[in-house]
Amino acid sequence: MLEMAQFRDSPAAIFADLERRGLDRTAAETVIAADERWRSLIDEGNKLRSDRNRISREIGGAKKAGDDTEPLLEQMQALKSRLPQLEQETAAALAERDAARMRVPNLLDEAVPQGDGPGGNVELAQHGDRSDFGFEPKSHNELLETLAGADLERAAKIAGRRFYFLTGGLARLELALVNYAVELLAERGYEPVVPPFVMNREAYEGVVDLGDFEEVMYKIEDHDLYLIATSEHPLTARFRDEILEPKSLPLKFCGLSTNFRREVGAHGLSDRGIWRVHQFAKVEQVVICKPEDSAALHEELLQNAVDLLARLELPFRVVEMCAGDIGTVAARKFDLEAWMPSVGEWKEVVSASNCTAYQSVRLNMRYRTPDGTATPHTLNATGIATTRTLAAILENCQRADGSVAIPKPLRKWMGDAEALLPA
RNA sequence: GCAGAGGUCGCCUAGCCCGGUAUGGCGCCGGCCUUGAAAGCCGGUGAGCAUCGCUCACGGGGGUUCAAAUCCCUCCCUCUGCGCCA
Repeated sequence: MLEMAQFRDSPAAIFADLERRGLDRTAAETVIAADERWRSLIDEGNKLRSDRNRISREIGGAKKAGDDTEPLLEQMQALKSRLPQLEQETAAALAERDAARMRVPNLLDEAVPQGDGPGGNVELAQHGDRSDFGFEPKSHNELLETLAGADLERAAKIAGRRFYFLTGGLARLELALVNYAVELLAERGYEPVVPPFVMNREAYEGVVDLGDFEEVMYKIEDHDLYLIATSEHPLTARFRDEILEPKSLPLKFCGLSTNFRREVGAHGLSDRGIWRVHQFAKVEQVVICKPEDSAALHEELLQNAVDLLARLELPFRVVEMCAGDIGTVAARKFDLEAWMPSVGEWKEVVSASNCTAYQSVRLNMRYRTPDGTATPHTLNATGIATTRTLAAILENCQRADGSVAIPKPLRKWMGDAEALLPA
């Protein structure tokens, strides 16, 4: 959510940004109109309440002095008949303003490339080597079967499609990936945190696009609770309504959770296996910092993610999201896309976002400055998302005999095994 | 889950019984003093609208009242004890 000062002082910048995104400006216009209405109503209400308080004090004084209070009580009646109506209108104007404000996206960083969809994204770098297998590479889904690494049918029987049992070596490999990511990030100063896996609606509205409630999050029946879609959400919302001490910044966390996603409307051949699932473990990087530090820390988050994939020797590329594909919350976003040989495509495994003040404003999170308070920036990036990284390992590390080489940094958590063997 | 006690400004705290301008301390910021610092003294230190100033804010919501931190109802959270439990 943008600051009201931005709507009041520089609406042109907001309109220009919406233009870049190819979005219409009605929500922003509603914010500005409702805000003006709210301000004049609040002013009127304040004057009315001021009179009320004054007369109330006079009544107190008159009673003490033993004077007649009847004329004052009559004045009060006249005043009070107008207040409820006015207060209702004021609340309605504020509600309209802020509902519209929630729908206005973050302002884009100047560096964000133009573009109206995924085609406009810009490749910045490639890492690793795409193997020349010398045989027809299997899909990760086929490999899960030959390695007996997952049981999708029975998972569907008890929970539904897009759920899975990870079994044997794959289960251990998931834990290895989690340990590997936590170890690297902890060494680099990111405090590991296991958050609540559910959040209430009010807290959740601070960190996501409102459409996500219908498209992404599972709601717990009969409770005001939603399963988290990523640990970014509780980690960022954690300091909601708080004033942070500047010397504690930047806060650097490494979130550790299972994530739950409804994936409404998702479909497609390439989504088979464990690529797109309702539940997966993820080690997430989260940073809360001063605005002047966020660009550099965004680079740091990206570098951490690059190192994590590079040390696994996976082939991947770095892509910058364009204006038409970046989404509501981020001001700038990079994705890492792993090469998937079975389909011959780059596919998203990591996303690193600088959300600038957008989440902090919604969360009412500030930090202390010499003059008062200021709004911090929030950033997040994947460390390792287990299922997609597992899929990328399976496909890229497969060998002619059907075995899959275990990336060296993971072996110490796999009993020093060198490969996963066919069942 | 049951019972009791609590929730007041960044932190701590008075006020609540008995309704009438939110008390004091700590921390922080500024000033005075000082070679510099500490101590001491003075002032500032929640939010909104507004070019004096006004309004709102005592966990959230509602009610009673001319007037609510204070009285009533309700919900949330914390602590203590009991119960249940990996």
